[in-house]
Amino acid sequence: MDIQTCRHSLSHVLAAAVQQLMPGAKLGIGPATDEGFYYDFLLPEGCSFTPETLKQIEKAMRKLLGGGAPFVRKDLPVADARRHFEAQGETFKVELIDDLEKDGSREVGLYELGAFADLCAGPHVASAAELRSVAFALDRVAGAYWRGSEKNPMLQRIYALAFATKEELADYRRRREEAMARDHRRLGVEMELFATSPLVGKGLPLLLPKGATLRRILERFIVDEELARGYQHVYTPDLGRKKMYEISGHWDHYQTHMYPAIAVDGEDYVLRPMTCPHHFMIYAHKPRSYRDLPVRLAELATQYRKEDSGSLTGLIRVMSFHLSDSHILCAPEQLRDEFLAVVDLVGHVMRQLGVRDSIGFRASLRDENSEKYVDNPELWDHAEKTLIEILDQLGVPYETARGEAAFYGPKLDVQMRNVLGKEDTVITIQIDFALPERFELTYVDHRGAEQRPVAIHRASIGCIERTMAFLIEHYAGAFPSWLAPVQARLLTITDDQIPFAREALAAARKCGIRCELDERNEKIGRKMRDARLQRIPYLLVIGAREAEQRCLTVRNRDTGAQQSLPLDAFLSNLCRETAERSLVLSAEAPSAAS
RNA sequence: GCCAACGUAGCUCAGUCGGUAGAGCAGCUCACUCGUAAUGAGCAGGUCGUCGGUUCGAUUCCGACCGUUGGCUCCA
Repeated sequence: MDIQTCRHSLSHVLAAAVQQLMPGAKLGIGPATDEGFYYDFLLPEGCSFTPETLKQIEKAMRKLLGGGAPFVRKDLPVADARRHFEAQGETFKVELIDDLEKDGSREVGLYELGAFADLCAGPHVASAAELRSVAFALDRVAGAYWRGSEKNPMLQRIYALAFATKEELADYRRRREEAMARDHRRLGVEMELFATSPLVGKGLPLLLPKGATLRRILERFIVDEELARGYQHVYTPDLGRKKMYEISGHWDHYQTHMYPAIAVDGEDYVLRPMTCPHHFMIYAHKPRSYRDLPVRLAELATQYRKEDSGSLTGLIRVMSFHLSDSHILCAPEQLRDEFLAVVDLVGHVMRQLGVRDSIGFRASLRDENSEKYVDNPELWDHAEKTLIEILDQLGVPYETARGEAAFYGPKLDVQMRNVLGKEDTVITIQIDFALPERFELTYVDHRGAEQRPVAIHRASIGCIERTMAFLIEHYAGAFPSWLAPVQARLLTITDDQIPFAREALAAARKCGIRCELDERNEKIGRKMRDARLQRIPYLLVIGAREAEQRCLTVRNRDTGAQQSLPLDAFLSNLCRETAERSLVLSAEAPSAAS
C-alpha cells in the first residue's frame, strides 16, 4: 500500500485515539507529510500533550490497529455532514464544510473508523489492520495556528514519523541525529565560534575570536572581489532620521521590523533595517551624469531588524546582522547587464565557498492582494516582467513565490537549506524602480535631460552571520583551509621540541597562516584527539627527529595522509593553497612544493 | 508575538515523592616527557535560570519574568 495513504490513514487513527483519551478535543486537519503525518487539535481547557500522554496515545493507536476496524467511506449531502459535525461540536470541520460548499460541493466524504468519523476526501487503506506493518512513532508536539493564520486560534499539533519499514524509520532517525551533530549552534559552541549571553540579549550573538576570524576571512574575500568588479565601498551610519525612512516607505511598509524611534533633540532617529536610503543619499550628494553610471555602492552594513522572538535561531535569524550590501544605480538600459553581473558574482562566490550545488533560486514576486507593497502597479508589472525575462535568459531553474517580494520591488532569492531541511534566503537581488523615484534620484543623459536611474539592491555573500551558519553546517565544521579559523596546529611530542615549535609558530604567523601551538605536557594521542575534534585541517607533529631536521610531520585532516616536510616547504604550500582558495586539502603533499 | 516542552558546576547529565545536591569531561596543582582519538593522583568549582507566593522549611509545589528548543506566523 502506498505509504502516503498509510500515513494519512494513520493520522485518522491518531485523531481517534486522542478523542478516546481526551474527550472534547476538537479536530483540525491531519495530512500526511514527507516523513509521516500530523494532526491538529484544540484541546479542552487545561489539557496539553506531554511526553506521557503521547505514549498513552501511541498505545491507544496500536490498540486500534489491533482491532483492525475498516475505514468506511460515506458520501453525505453537505447539510447532513454539517449537522453531524455540529452535533459533535467540531467547529473547525463545520468551517471546512462551509468552504467546500462555497466552492460548489454538494456532497462531502466522511470516513468512519469504528465510532470515529472524520471529514476527508480520502483515499484510505481498507482497514486499520493494513497499518499494523507500518513503522510509526509520535515524534513531537508543536503549536500551529488554525489554517496558518495568526488571527486564528492556536491548535496543538502532533507530528509523527511513519515509514513502510522499521529500517526506514531507524534510518530517518539516524540521519536526523547526524544532522543535529552538525547543527551550527552545536558546532559553534564546540569550536568556540560564537556564544550568546542572556544579558546581551537574545538574537544578539557574540562572535568569539575564531568566529570573528571566519567573519574577517569572508569579509576580506568579498570586499576584494567587489572592488575588482567595479564596486565602490562606503561607510554609512547605523542610525538615520525617521523622516528618511518615511520617504523611502520603510516607516509605512516595514515598521513591524523596525525598532522604536529614538528621540534626540526633538528629532526622531531609527536604527536602520536597511541601507538603501543611506546609499541613495551618497548617490544624491552630487549631480550624476550618464557617464558615471552604473554607480555601485557597497558596504558591509550593520542592520537591525525587530523579529518575533520565537523565530530567532543561532546565527541564522538574529536581531542585528551584517549584510554584504550594495545598491547599484544604473540607467534602465543597463539594468539587464548589471543584474547578470550580480548573478555572476553570486555564482562565483558560491563556487569559491564550495556551496554552488547546495543553492536554489526563487523569483519572489508581489502578492497583488496585499497592501504591504508600494502602490504603483505599472512599475511593478515592468519590474516583474524584467526580472522574469532576465531569469529566462539566464537559463537557471527557479521557483516562483508570490508575496515574497520586497515592499519596493521583486527579487531573485538564493535559497539554501540548513542541516535540518529548513530553507532560508542567503542572498537576494532586487529590482527597484520605486525608491529612486521617491528620493527623486536623477542623472543627466547625453542630451542634457534629467533621467531617473533604476536601483538594484543586492547581497553578494549574504548576511555574514547566516552565511557562516550555512558554511558551518555544510562543512560540519571541517572547513577548507582558506576558511578554517585555525589552519594548522603544531603538536610537540615532548618539552624538548618547544623551542623549535615556537619558532615554527612564529614563522607560520609571519606568512599569514593561522596557526596554533599545543605545547601542553600531554601525550601526542591526546593532542591529536583534541585537534581533530576542532577539525583543524593540518596537524603538524614535532618530535625529536623533526626538530633536528627542521621539518614537520604533517597530517591531512581529510585524507589522513601523513608526510614529513621541511618547515618552509609546508608553509609555502599552505600559503598557496590559501591564496588559491582550494576546497581540497593537499598542502602535505611534497609534489605541491615547487 | 503565539502554542508547548525544557532550564541542576564552563560542558554533558544524575538526583531530591518538600529537610539547601552528585558523576564524567573541562579547569587548577603535582608526578610522568611520552610518536597519531582521552596518563595518573589530588584540589577547587553550584544562593539547583531570576523574582515573588504557599509552607516551620522550597532546588523540588504554584505564579510571573528571563533564556533555550521544537513548531506556527514573519523574514536576510
